[in-house]
Amino acid sequence: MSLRHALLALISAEPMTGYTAAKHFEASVGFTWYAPSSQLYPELRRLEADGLLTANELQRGTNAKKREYQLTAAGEAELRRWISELDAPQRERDVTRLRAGYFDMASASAIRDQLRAHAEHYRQELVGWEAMIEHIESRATRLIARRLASRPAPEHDEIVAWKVYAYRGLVARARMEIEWAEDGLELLERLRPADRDDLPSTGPLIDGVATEQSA
Amino acid sequence: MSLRHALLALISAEPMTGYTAAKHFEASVGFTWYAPSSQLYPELRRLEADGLLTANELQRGTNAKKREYQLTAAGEAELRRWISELDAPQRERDVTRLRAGYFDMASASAIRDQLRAHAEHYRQELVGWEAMIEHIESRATRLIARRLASRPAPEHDEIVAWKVYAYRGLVARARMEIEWAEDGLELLERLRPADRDDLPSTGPLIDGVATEQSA
DNA sequence: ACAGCCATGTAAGTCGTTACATGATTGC
DNA sequence: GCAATCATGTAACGACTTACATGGCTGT
Repeated sequence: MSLRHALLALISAEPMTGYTAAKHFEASVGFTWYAPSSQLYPELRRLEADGLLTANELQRGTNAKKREYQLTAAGEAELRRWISELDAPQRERDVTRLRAGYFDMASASAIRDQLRAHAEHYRQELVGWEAMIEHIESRATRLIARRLASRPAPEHDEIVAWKVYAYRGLVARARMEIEWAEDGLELLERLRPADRDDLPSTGPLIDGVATEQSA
Repeated sequence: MSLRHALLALISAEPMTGYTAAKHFEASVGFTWYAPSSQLYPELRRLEADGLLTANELQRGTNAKKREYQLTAAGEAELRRWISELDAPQRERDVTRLRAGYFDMASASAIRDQLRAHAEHYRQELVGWEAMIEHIESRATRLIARRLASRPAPEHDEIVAWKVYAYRGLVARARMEIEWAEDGLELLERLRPADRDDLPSTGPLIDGVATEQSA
């Protein structure tokens, strides 16, 4: 049940429509809690029905409307309650490590592809997360600015500090995953020294057929 | 859809009943993919219906039966296919970090409780995971022994190596989480130096009422 | 005889995924 | 006029959670 709290947290910065919430979601809470926009709209309705948000119907052009949501007092209370809540640790659900435990049944190239993709994925994420840290520290994004504006100045440093702390956690995880994948690639070299199907990446090559015929 | 593959992987070591599968699940694949036994029984039936497992009805005492499942050829093929499969990276779903981004709205004690519980949880897991590594390396557990027995000797080192590698990944994650939580506790000290509600743990104390009345 | 283990589930509900569906508005 | 973006969803399905339900077997 964290989706609703992610939304409450997001909207606590400023009122939003479902559409803008979806945009901002991707670029903030979405880093720690993924959700597609198709999940957001119904959840916003539910939050409204539960009295945690109120909606403001705004005219848009001549024939269209949009609903702008904002936190109610109950919504803010629920958000604060949830933030302070101590809940059960997350369940382990780690496909990559589950699979890695059985890599003896895979070809060297399949293992290599997976570990490289794993490392590459986290390298990308790392870039994004590190960029986020800088944006937050410089208080440059509109949303952070809006959030800070709604809170007394002495709190600003702390608000920023906790957000940076959360992102540093993601960065730490990314680095760990990259290292782990690289260790795996090394292990692969050690276990299957003969099986080097690496290709020098110097232009397009036709391959995959030759091996079957040369054997 | 990893539950079925976790089960196939588990049962590839030796034939099992639902009950023994559940026991072994907790102590092996369950470390990377949690599932309660109530989820296992129906899934085993489905795997059987899909031809990936076959069941053997065995007599048990005089009035009871049990079903022992084992991999079919199709089951082994599916397991191998899945192990080699490259799939989309996992979705981020990290409640702790989501919450941490909003710790400015929580009391020092709530933050402290959460970070301590987080560190403590991973300290416990760490112990279990490190113990698993030793058990696997010494090839002491019955299940590992059985698995190795069914495979040619030259493969044994590699089978062990990948399992150890998978668990090392868990260990790395645990260490990272512990460090992150400890960094958070330090940050808390820095941000709220006045707010030390730490209590010397020398017996039960009545508290929590005074604050409301003294205010 | 009784406890603790072995053994197998069901049922109801929530949460999340994927794909699809629709239409207005704004800026060029 | 057209494309990109703004805006709001539905529908069907599959995965996971939590609690409950039942009964035989084995060793003391």
